[in-house]
Amino acid sequence: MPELPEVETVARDLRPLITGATIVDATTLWARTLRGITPEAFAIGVAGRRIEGVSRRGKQVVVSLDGDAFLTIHLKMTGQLFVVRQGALDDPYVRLVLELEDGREIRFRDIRKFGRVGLYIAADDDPFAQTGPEPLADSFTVAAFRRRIRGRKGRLKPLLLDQSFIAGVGNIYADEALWAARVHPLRTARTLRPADERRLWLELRRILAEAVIRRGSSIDDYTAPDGDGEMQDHLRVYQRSGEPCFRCGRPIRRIVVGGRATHYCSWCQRLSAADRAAARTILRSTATPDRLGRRWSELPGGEGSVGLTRAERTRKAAATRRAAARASAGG
DNA sequence: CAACCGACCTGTTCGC
DNA sequence: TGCGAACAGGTCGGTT
Repeated sequence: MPELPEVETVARDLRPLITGATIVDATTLWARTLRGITPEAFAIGVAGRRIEGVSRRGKQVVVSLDGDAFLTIHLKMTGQLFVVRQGALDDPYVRLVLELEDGREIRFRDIRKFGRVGLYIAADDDPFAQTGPEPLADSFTVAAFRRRIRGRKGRLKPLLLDQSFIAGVGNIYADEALWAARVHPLRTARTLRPADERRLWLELRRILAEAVIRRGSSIDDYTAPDGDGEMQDHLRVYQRSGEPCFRCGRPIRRIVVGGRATHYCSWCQRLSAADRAAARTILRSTATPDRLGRRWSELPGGEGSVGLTRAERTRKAAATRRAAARASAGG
C-alpha cells in the first residue's frame, strides 16, 4: 500500500539506477496498465528517449524523459518497480517492461493489476492538475494548512485521504497522524480549534518525514528496488485493533469510515457530543474491538510471549513473499 | 460539497 | 479437508 513515503523511497532508489539510460522498447503484458494509450503507441512514444530523472508527485512516480515527455507510475496497492538485466527470471505478475539500451530492463510488477502507467508528451494535459499540495514542501506551512482546512465540512479521515486536499496521504499515515495529534478520525473539520489544526499539521509532517527516513512501511506487497522499509515497526495504531494504546494502554479500536479500516484510541482521540451523535451509526455498526487478538503477555495474568498477533503473523508471511518476489525479479 | 457505492483485481485468511 | 466469503485499499465514475 504505497503512500507518500513508500513512493518517495521507490523514486529515490530508482533515480541513480536509471537516470541517463535510454529506453529502446516497451512490452506491455497487461494492456489496462497503460492509462489512455495503446501498447503500440506507448512503445513508439518511449522508444529512443533518454531518462533525465525520477521524482515523485503525491503517490505517483514521475520519470522525466527528453523531449518534454514524462511517465507517471501509480503503484496503487501492489505495484512494484525493479531494474534487472534482460533475460532475468520470468515472473507472471510483470505487467510492463521498459527495455534499456544498456541491456537492462525496468519491470513494473503488479499482482492486482490496479497500477497505472501514463505517458505525457509535450504537456498535452497536466495529470496533476487536481492534485493537492505536497505536505512535506516548505510552502506547506501551518497557515497554508489552515487556509485549506477551513471551509471544509467533512470528517477528517476522508479529508486526509482526499488527494486533491493533500497529496500522498493514504490509510496508514492518515490514522497515524490523527492518533499522534490526538484528533478523532470522525471529527468534522469545522470543529478543529487552532491548536488542533497546528498539532495535526505538525504530526502529519513529522510522521511522513520519519517514514521517508525509514524507507516506508513494508506491509503486504510493498517493497522498494533497494529493499524493504522499517516504518511498519514504528506504527502506533494502524492494524493494532485490540492491542493497547501506546499512550494510555486502552485497546485500539477499529471502525470502517468510507469503506476503509480506521484505527484510533477512543480515550486519546476524543469526539465532541455533537460529532459523536452524528457518527453514532458508524461507531456502533462497524465497531469490532479485539477482533485481531492481542499479545498474551498483555492480557490480565498473561505470562511471557506466546505466539504472535494476527497482524504480526501476516507481516512475517508478507516479508517472505516480498523476498521471493525480489529473487524472481532477478534483483 | 459530502457521503456512499460498485468496480477494478488477486492472494490470503477465516469461518463453517 | 475443502470451499466460499470476507478482507486488504487507491481511485474513478456514478448516485443520492
